[in-house]
Amino acid sequence: MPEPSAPRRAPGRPPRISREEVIQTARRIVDTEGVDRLTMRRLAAEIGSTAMALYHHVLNKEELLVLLLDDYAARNLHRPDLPARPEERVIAAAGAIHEALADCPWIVDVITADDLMSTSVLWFVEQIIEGLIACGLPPDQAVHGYRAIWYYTAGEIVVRTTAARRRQDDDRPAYRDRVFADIDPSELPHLARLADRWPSLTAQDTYRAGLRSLVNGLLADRRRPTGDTAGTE
Amino acid sequence: MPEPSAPRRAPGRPPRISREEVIQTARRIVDTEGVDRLTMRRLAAEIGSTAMALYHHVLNKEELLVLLLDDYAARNLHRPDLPARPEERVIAAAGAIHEALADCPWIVDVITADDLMSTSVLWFVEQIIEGLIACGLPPDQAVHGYRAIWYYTAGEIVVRTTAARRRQDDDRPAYRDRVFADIDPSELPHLARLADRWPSLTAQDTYRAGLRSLVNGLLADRRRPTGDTAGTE
DNA sequence: ACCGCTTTTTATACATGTAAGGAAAATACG
DNA sequence: CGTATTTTCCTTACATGTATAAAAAGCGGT
Repeated sequence: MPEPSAPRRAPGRPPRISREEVIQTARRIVDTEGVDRLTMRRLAAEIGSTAMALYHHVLNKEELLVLLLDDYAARNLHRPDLPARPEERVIAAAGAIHEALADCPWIVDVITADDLMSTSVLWFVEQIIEGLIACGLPPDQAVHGYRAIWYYTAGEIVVRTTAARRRQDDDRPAYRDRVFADIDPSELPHLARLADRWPSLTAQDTYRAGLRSLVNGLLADRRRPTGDTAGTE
Repeated sequence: MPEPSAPRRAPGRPPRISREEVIQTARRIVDTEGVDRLTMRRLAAEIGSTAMALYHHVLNKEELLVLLLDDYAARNLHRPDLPARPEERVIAAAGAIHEALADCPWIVDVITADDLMSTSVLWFVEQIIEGLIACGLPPDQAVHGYRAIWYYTAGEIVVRTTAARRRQDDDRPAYRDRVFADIDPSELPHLARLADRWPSLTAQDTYRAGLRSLVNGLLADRRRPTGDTAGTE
């Protein structure tokens, strides 16, 4: 982390590879061959170094993936035109995040990581919170609302893409089907009745609709105080 | 189909270990030493076998974890008394699932797996869908509503527990803090204003409140038809 | 008893992330 | 110049999940 602005060079052996080179090479591998092919040794070979040398530029593979996601977000997360109505701004911002991330299934391992607080996402978070406040939520509730939206969004992506991945490299019938076959209609009547339509129903993309419902529900709390945790902390 | 009356032994070498033994031994290891200590070799040693022998009783480690979760759910997921009001039944059922799973942080890797359609959870799914239908949602929307609830629930658990795990074995300051430090108040005014309260706000447990909002929002769609959302397509 | 057939168990091997320790290449100071 | 210091890089080693193939243990039929 030495300042490049400083005229005097840093002590120590000069680096042959840079963090940026690591990230960009990793990006190329992921883009062209998929995230499965991204191994530390492979990446090092591509750069012309060794696996362990990478660890002086990224903390570990997980951080590398986070950095890749940051990079991806910075390039692919375009700010949408913001609608006039504040609740629509919330929908637009959250929808934009979801859209960008859903196109990028390999991030699932990363998404669970932190709050996904990369710099490029912050603008969207700001818009969501701004919209909720503009709708009349107090700032605290707006933050909680943002988190609810994020839980919903991350959950949708994680569940959907891991289910898809599972379906892909697992040829035997889905766990679900085995379970559904054994349903006792007298105990679980609705599930029994819906069983055959379940695959097609759950295959539909209902993210937007659910998001709208969630935002509506969050805004309905406008008048009521927070309830249990209204206190000071 | 061979005659069910004759308990004729199956052909082939008789098994020395059973799937049930594998699961129960794995459970003991997880309970006493944590999920990190659960390795295939360790498990095999505990049983008095070899790692590869386990693979004739479970498909792989991931399936073993799913089975463990099933087992856990079957023992710890107690059916709550159902309130009279249908929307409260939805809350109660979803809340019960969340409560059981949140107490069991190691499932995070599993939760992303399938739809979490183990037999013992089905009753709760039934109650959620029943409640939504009783509130006036058509069955299709009830299923979509259930899925939204599940996304929200799974997302909450995944995000929260991985963040916690991260904080635990990573001593350096959270990613979040570094990012928040660089916020430009003129660009992201709300975030800048909320920055110092962010940790305490996001540390609060708002699952129930968010769940209520989500359910309210889902029910608000009662009147509207399935809803091609305006202008999306 | 021997032979195929089936299923379970074992032995061996490999890819992967990464810990540990030492070698290399630069500067700083004498 | 030489020595210490600092940073980067390389070699080696280990734990883990699991692929592969061989061995073992039971069966019925001959």
